Amino acid sequence: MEEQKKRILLVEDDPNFGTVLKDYLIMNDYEVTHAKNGMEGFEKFKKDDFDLCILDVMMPYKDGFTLAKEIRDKNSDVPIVFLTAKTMKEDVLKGYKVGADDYLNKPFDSEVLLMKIKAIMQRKATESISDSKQFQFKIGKFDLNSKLRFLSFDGGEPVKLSPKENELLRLLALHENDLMPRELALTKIWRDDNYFTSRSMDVYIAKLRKYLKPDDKVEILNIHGEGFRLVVNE
Amino acid sequence: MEEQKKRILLVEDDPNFGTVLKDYLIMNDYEVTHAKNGMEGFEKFKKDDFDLCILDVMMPYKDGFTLAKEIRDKNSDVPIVFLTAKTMKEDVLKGYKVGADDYLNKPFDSEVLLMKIKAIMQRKATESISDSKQFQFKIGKFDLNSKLRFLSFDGGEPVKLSPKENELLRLLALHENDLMPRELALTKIWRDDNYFTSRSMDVYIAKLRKYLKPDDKVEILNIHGEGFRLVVNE
DNA sequence: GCATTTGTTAAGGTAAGGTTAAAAGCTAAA
DNA sequence: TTTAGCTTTTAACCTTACCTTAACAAATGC
Repeated sequence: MEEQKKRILLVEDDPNFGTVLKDYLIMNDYEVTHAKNGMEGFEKFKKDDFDLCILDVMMPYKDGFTLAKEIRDKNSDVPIVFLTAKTMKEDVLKGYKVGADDYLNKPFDSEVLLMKIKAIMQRKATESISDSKQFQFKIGKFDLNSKLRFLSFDGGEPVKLSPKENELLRLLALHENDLMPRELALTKIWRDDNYFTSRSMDVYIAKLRKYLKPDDKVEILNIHGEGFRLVVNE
Repeated sequence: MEEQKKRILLVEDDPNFGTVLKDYLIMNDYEVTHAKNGMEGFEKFKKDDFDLCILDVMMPYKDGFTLAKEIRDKNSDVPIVFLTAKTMKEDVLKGYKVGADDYLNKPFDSEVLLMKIKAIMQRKATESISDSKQFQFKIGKFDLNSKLRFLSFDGGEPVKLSPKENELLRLLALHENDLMPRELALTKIWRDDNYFTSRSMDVYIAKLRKYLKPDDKVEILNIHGEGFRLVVNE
């Protein structure tokens, strides 16, 4: 069952330990981004969405706590796990104050780390149900419910959308009347940008056009070499 | 505004340590019930509502894990923290499997325990408002009493549901007409998310569909790759 | 005009879900 | 300890949903 892999941001300055840990996590089916210091960690955090952050406390320039605070500032939800030196009780307390979800004393057992990660992810899965993201769109006479993945015309029977159809239409709707760059959809939805994914996307555009046919005021226009534009006339 | 004190169930067989810990927690404004063994722990658990359970793993008659399982059986929500002997990695892993929220290696620092308790309470505070303590549901012409695990149609003879059937239907009912994510059911009910538990869940969906057949306005729809939706038409 | 990008349809492969039945686990009573 | 009666998991087989790829036509831009 191909579920979306969970993404972990690992910030650890020790290159040996960091690499090993990264590989271990990858082996266990996580998608890992490894930053070598606090600065880099924050940069990478801003660029992507992560399901979990693992931060080393002791790092040059910017320590784990400072980084954690910055992260909390941007996104108060993402779980944070600290790696602290053994016996540094102060670190543990400080960590919890910054809003850590858990911590691990170095050296730690890798299996225990895995279990913690799992437990934390499970917790978050529970909370984030009512995640009030944007999933309700009005597109001309259409209503898109991108959470339940259906599209209804003029209050009629809803049509079911596939995950890709849904995501793509949602992205277009978010940019209504504006350019939705090809690249954006490819990186956000397909998570890869090559000839084939690009063609695949074109196939989906064709499908969406078919769905949207009932309302002739709604159309998806192509901007050659740039992307697409969802237009609602009048 | 006088806030309600949080109630902790402490199950610890060592009388000295147990008493000291109890007093320490009371000093920090918790209401503590102290049980001296697993048996007594379960009895006290059944009698009261607790906000948190602290269980010693090593106990005569009934160890912490067994107790945890029984507790989970009755109430899948209450947070559980294990006290394990240092270096007993096996214990830690086992604990997480039973659905522990955290663990502490003995001897531990009392301040760290306090922080953990606080962190856990905070977490739970957010989620438990929504779904905890709801046991009575009307689903079309059906009545579900998830405390007694009864499902009755149109006021008729109730059918007895198994624990898993009951939990699953309850989760679906909590999200009536909305998406109930696969992941949610797997982590909340099965406490594990893998191919087999997922298939097991599908089997239960089939069972529930059979139970719900008498009312053709009630149905369980699948949202491919996301989860299920309990729909009540009209 | 020619290379490139896009439009569109259909085929094929893969994974998820529906369902039933058998196997494995449990628990409590004999 | 065995047995009976449940609950739960695993297995098997089949259907449906999804996504990619291929193929060819049409449009675009230099």
